Amino acid sequence: MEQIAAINKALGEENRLRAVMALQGRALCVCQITELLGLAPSTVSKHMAVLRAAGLVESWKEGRWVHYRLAGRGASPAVRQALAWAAKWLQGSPRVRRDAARLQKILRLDKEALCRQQGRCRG
Amino acid sequence: MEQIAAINKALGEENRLRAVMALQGRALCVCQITELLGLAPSTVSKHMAVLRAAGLVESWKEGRWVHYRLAGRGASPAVRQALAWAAKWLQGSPRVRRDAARLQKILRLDKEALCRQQGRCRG
DNA sequence: GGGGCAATTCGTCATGTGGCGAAGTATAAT
DNA sequence: ATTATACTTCGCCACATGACGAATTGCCCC
Repeated sequence: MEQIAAINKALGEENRLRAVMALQGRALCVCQITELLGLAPSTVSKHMAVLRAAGLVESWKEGRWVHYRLAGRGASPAVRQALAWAAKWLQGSPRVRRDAARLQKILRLDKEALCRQQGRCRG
Repeated sequence: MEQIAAINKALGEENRLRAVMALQGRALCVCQITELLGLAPSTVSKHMAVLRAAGLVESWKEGRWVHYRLAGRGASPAVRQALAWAAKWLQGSPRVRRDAARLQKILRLDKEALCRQQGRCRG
């Protein structure tokens, strides 16, 4: 029961829903999600931690970057079904479509450029 | 998107999940849900308002009592699927099973007796 | 119309949550 | 080793939320 509540709670916040939708079919690192959502990196980090605690995403480290992807084979059926439900009903949402378009542009940048663009680097 | 978030937010609280499970297959009035959850009537009222705002339940007045039931034919497919998902994965939960047993006893009482039992009436 | 009662709304409190920036951690590059 | 960088953790603030009791609303029954 707490697990079911946790899944719903995690999916009950718009920025987290946007992140989940951005992760459909690909993995992203935090800086890319940060750029997409337009939030501070620390905020995005917390959001991703909530999603991971609920079992909705998994993460792994690759050099300096942490990548996130939607939970896969290892995930509980409840989680997979919840993700499928969200994807199904958010597919057409204007916000999600705009995000998808913007994500395409973000994916074309390399990560160094992204960092600079975010104004978080001094040089 | 806000609607999807609202549905998840509404289902992201344990007492509301318990209420939703209690409404499987039957309608209940507020005093019955109050008795089941062991919360103050005002608290239950607010919870039910959240569920109704998300479109998960509907309510109607019958004399002095307000009855709630799960959203039916009129509800959006997203809502119906969310309810089905919750029911599916909460079915086996110990808490829900205990609630179901207690609900059987509550349903055997008439509403006047319920009220008295809640200690909210002076006699 | 007045009294009683179910439910809601209001007022209040404690706690939770989303947001940020600063400090900390871990890894790569020089 | 030192510096730079990608992310997380910490500390803080504003606001949302769950809980209660008191006051209010809407019905029913005298």
